Amino acid sequence: MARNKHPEQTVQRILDTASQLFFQQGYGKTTLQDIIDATRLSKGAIYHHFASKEAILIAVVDRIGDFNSAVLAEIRDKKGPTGAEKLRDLFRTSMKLSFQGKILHMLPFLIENPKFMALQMQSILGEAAPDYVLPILREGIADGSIRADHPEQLSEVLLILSDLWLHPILRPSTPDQVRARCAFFNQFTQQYGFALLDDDLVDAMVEFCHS
Amino acid sequence: MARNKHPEQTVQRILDTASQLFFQQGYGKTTLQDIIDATRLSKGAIYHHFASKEAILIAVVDRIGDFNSAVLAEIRDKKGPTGAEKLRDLFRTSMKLSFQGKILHMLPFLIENPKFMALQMQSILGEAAPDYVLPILREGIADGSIRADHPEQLSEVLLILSDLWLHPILRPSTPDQVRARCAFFNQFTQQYGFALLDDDLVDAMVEFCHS
DNA sequence: AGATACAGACCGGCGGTCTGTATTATTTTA
DNA sequence: TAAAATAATACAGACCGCCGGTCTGTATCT
Repeated sequence: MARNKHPEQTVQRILDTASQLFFQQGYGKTTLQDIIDATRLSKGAIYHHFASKEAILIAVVDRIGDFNSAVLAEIRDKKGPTGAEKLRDLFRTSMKLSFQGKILHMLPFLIENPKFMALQMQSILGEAAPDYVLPILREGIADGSIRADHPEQLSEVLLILSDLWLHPILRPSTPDQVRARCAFFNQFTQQYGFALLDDDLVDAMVEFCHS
Repeated sequence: MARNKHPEQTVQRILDTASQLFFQQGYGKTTLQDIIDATRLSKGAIYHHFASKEAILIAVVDRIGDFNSAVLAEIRDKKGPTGAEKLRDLFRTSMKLSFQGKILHMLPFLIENPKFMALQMQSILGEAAPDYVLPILREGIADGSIRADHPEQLSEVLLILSDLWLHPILRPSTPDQVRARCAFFNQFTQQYGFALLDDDLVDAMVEFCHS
C-alpha cells in the first residue's frame, strides 16, 4: 500500500492504537515497535504522519482534551439550571466520563513525562478552573445558589481535591474510605451553600473501586 | 583502583552526583554516561553498587525521604507546644526546607516517572498524612487547640492543598496570587480553629517566586 | 510529472551485561 | 603465629540488544 486515498484513517488508527497502549502500559514502556505491530503499519508510515513519539502523545492528549472541553462547555452554557445545579452536573459528568477512560483527567498521571505532569496541572489550573468552573461559580453567586467570597481560589481547590484526592483512580480504596472522603468533601462545599456529590455518584465511585 | 577500602564513599559519591543531575536535568535526560563522567567512575563500578539506573533514583529519593522524616518526627515529638503550634511549625519547616531543595516534596514531580508520581502521592497520603499530620491533629483536638470531626480526611486535604496547590514551586505566580491563596487556605483552616500560615511564611513564599 | 503515502534498511546512543583484573579479607597450613 | 593459598570484593571497560529517529526507495494518487 502506498498513497492511501484516506490518510486521515491511518492517522486515527495510529492515535487509537497509541492511546490504548499508553493507557495500558504507560508511555515510556510503549515502544514504537508495539505501535507498528498493533497497527500493522511501518515505521515510515508513522513517522510520515508524526514527527516523533512524543508528538503522538501530544496528539492523543489533545484529542481527549478537545472532547473533554466540548462536554464541559455544553454543561456550562446550558440555559435553565442554577449555578449549583450546573456545578453538580459538571463534576458528575466529568467523574463518570473518567470512569470510562474518556477524559483527560488522569491520563498524564499514567504517562511518565514531566512536561505532561505540568500539562495536567496546567489543564486543571489554567483551563478547567478558569474556563468552566469559575464561570459557573460566578453564575451561582449571581443566582443565589452559591455563596463564595473568593471564587477564583475556590474553583481551583474544588478541582484539585476532586481530581487528586477524591478521584478513586489514583489509589485503591475501600468503600468506607470513598464514602468518608465524599462526606468530607460535601461538608466542605456545604459552607458555600452547595453539595456536589449525590448518593448516585458516590455509589458509582465505590463501584469503580471494586472493578 | 580495585577493591577500595571505603566503598561507602563511592556509593555516596554516586548518590550525590546523581541527585544533582536528576535535579538539574531530570531523570530521563540524565544518562548513565553523564553519571560516569561526573563521578569519574566506570560503568562497572556503578552497576556493582546499583542494580539499575532506576535503583539509583530510588536510593536518592529514599535518602531525602529519610532526612525529611527525621525532621518531621522531631517536630511531632516535641514536648510543650500545642497541636496547633506543632502543625504550624511542621508546615513552616516543611515549606522552608523545600525552598532549599532539601526535602522530598516536589522531587518526583521533577522526575519523569509514573511510579514516582504514585510514590509521591503515596509519600503524602501513605506516610506524611497518617504518621505526622494526623497525630498532631489528634493532639490538637485533645488539647483544645484544634476542632475537627474527621481528622483523617483533614490531614490528607491539608497536605494535598499545601503541596500541590499552595506550594509555589509548581507554577510561576504573582505575589498577589500567592497571598490570595494563602488567605484562602488560612480561612479554610480557620474553621478548624487554627491558621497555618503566618505573615513571615507568606513573605517567604512570595520571595521564593521572585528568585 | 510531481506530490503524497507509505515500506524498511540503517544509525547512534542508551541501559544493561559480561569478563577480566587488582586489591583486600579470610582461611589453611606448616 | 606467620606465611601461603583461596575467596571475596571493588572496580574497569568491551560488548550487546533494543530504542527512537533518519534516510532512501517505491507505488499510487492528483
